[in-house]
Amino acid sequence: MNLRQLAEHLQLSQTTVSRALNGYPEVSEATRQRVIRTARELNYSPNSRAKGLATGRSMAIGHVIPVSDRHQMVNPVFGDFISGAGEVYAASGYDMVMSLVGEGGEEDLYRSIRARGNVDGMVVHGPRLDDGRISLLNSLGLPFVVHGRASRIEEPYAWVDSNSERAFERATTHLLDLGHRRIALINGHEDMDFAHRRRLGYETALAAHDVQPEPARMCAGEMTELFGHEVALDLLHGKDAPTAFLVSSLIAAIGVRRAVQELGLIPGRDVSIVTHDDDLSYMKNGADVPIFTATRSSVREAGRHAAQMLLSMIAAPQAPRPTRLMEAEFILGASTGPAPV
Amino acid sequence: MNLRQLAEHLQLSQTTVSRALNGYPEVSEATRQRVIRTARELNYSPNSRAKGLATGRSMAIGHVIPVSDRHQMVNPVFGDFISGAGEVYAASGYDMVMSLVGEGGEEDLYRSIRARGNVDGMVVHGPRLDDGRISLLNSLGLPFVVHGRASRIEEPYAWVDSNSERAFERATTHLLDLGHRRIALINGHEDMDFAHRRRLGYETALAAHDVQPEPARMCAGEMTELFGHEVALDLLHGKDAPTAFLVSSLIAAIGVRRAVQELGLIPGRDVSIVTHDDDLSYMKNGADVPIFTATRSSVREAGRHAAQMLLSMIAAPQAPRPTRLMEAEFILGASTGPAPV
DNA sequence: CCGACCTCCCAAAGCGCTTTGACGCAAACA
DNA sequence: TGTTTGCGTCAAAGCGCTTTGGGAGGTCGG
Repeated sequence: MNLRQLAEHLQLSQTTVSRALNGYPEVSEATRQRVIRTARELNYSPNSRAKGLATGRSMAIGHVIPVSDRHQMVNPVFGDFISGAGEVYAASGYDMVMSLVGEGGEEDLYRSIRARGNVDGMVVHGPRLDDGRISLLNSLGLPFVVHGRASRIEEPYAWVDSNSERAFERATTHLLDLGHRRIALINGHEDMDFAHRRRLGYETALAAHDVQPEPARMCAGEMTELFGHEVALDLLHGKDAPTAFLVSSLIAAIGVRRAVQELGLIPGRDVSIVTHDDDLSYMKNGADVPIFTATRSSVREAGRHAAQMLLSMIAAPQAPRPTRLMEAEFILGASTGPAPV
Repeated sequence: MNLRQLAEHLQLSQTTVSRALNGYPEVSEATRQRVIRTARELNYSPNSRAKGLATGRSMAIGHVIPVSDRHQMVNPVFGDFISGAGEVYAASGYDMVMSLVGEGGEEDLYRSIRARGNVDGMVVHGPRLDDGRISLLNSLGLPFVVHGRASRIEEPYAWVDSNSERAFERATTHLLDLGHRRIALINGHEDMDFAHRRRLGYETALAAHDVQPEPARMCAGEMTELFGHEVALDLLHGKDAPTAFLVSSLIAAIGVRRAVQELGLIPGRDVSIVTHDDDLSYMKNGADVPIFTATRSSVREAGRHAAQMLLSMIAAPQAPRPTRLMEAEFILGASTGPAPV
């Protein structure tokens, strides 16, 4: 069923049918109702390729997912982000198209997406400190929103981010206030901007309390349960073992807890753990009493914001690029307590 | 840069340029090379909408993600499945388009996707026992592959699934062989086909050892850490507490372990835990010695298979619908041991 | 040396939609 | 009665590509 057939069926021209369906005023209300009703009955939806070709818009948003070659790992945060964004797209009639790309292939992929013209805008995931994608996309002239920021990039771009620096500063301060001095940081790869900022927050808080940051107590890696476990075990076995851990993801924190428990220690009494919690739908940090003391920021909400910002940019291309900084909550849970004497 | 401009630039007709780029034999090798080189230099990629309109194919695969209204939960397995499938799509020049849908809206969404014609095939996620989507899609005549099966559906369809029944039968048998008799099952929602099959496997093994299944020891819910924890705590507090748990997901198993440890019990000694492990990239079940004894089946690999099957169906629509049953490995880890006396 | 046959290329139609410019017609005005 | 004004509708162009049906020009066999 295409427009021509529908028009024939209705004994109207294609123009009139098209205008009726798209809400143009030049068509009488009676005709419009008749057209809409018949379209529904015959289960007609305009072919999106043809429509896109005619209008020059594709009604789709692209997400490029970087897949690390090292560990073939997909960021676990991804599903929830997508789900928040997808909600918004669905409500506005946009599709979401996803491309995977290994390290290195990114630039070509962005160019090709732009040239093929199959999206009206893009969301950029996992920005690095001086991420080249931003100036590339700016030069391509395709609207985009970055989930996160790139500290070393000066040019303007739209982004939505949670305030990692502030969150980790607060978390560290909390531990310091509890008397902890040997606080380990288990961070994501620090070429990722968010990880960099978290470390900054951590160091700022230490400095404010005149505590020397100790490189041996700071490590960075892929945020898996195993990594958390391995690193925590190492640190706890070493001399001057930390009395507290600041961990960059709930999943890694679970690994840390496992290590702590394996050594017969009790989280929240012998060793304190604070984690960042992305508020993932399948990985909640406790019901009434949170398992972990945590800085919490919903990644699903970030997805919603990013999508909304992008759609508004597409609607008003000349407007200044929006940005949005989300503050994380600080949640007191069962995994922290005063430093042991 | 479009085809016409490129052709003008090359002093050739659009036809010739198109044929050169698409590998048709009617064009001399010299011309082809010249065209390809220039296209690359000028960063030309054909507009995918126009191409799709002309060819009638959209070079895209649709994934519909059901989002449960109850918990707004995205299946954590999703990211890895997508990543496996996306790999295959990328290699074949396909895009992946994703739509979210709440419960109820599914039928309309499938119809609309079909009518708008913006995908060449679909992957169906999370099939239920008698999932109506299958006959709907069959009637729509759009190639599709189901990730999982629908036990109560007789008509033919393509699927890829792991052998849940067999896996859980083996797991249960293993526990029985270790002397366990009170084995709890913590399952996913049992209107989901895979969960149904897992329970079947569990019951089969019990029956083979003349053990009465005890309804109070079987529960089903959303596979979160919290659910695992809550249910395990309940069961362990009750009378005739189970000596072993069979858990449907690693994340829930982590909750079970937390419950066990909170009670001062030791997993693998006082209480045994076997889990299903989807081999997620960010949630590995241990490095050398697995943390949990588990049935393991890679969901990323399932994604790869599904994508490959779908592409082959699109290439050869008349061929019989392929199916693929993946056997799960049984991994001995540190979380199981003989039943305490 | 001529017709047959490749080889290499081209003009134009068509995919299904939107949108421009125009036109018939009734009502309203002079 | 003749002219204007909207309203409702239409035919046709165009979006960027593929593909059909030729058609030059060179090569080859007879």
